[in-house]
Amino acid sequence: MNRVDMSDKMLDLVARRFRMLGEPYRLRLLQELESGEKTVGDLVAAVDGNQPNVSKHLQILHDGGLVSRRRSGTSILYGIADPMVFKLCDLVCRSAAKRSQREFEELAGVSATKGKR
Amino acid sequence: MNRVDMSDKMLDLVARRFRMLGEPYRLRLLQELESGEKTVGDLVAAVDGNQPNVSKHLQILHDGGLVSRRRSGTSILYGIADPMVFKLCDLVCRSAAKRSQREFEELAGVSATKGKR
DNA sequence: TGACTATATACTTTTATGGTGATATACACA
DNA sequence: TGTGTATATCACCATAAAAGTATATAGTCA
Repeated sequence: MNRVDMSDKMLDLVARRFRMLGEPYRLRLLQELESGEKTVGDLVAAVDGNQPNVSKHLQILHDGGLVSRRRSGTSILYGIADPMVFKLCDLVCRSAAKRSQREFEELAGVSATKGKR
Repeated sequence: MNRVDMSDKMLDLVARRFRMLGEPYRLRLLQELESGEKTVGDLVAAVDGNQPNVSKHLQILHDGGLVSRRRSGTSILYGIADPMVFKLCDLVCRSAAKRSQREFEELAGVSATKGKR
């Protein structure tokens, strides 16, 4: 199967998943969950947000299959359902760091190509 | 350095990069570039879009450091600057596929838990 | 230098997304 | 069954992002 033939539907799906991660608030929630399951209340306190907003973002993450949800007593525990997200973040972080370094070196003026622009 | 301490600025940066990939049109362009450098015109033809829109998306990808740009004769050649994107896409595709399978199995009714909901 | 071609930008309209306050639901427990 | 608490949803507004049209720029080549 050729990647060029990846259907529009598939592209949409992949794009949707990326967009799910393209929101600092949601990354923050995932980060909080990395250390273990937490209730909505815990998360509201941790990220200093309001409850409806946290619930909404959790809902989005849950729809996307990134977090799990289960009841425990009177509250709901959310957890990481797909640890892949952290691998993704690591990749992105590394690549971003590499890029920053490259830019820095250019600014600092690698002697041989100084003034090339 | 603890990941929980990842600064808001860093989260923003990472989120921005994910958002950059959260657009089917841009994924499509990257896909086209995977097989080698292409001019804007080539890409316009390939994705059946209009030129300003393609240029705009290429600009975004270039700003984000995902594609390279160089002049060749009268046109501009774009290429993949950071092959990491394909690794990311593969990860996402795999995870999405895994999830679909899980959902399918649930629908098909794993006998032991049939009718649990 | 002047005309032509390829690409970029500006501007406008439309659509998607996020935040917030009010309210509904769902469950535990008396 | 009634009450209280935790979470989800609704409805609205504000903002951001994408598409599309018209126009500008920049570079090539005669």
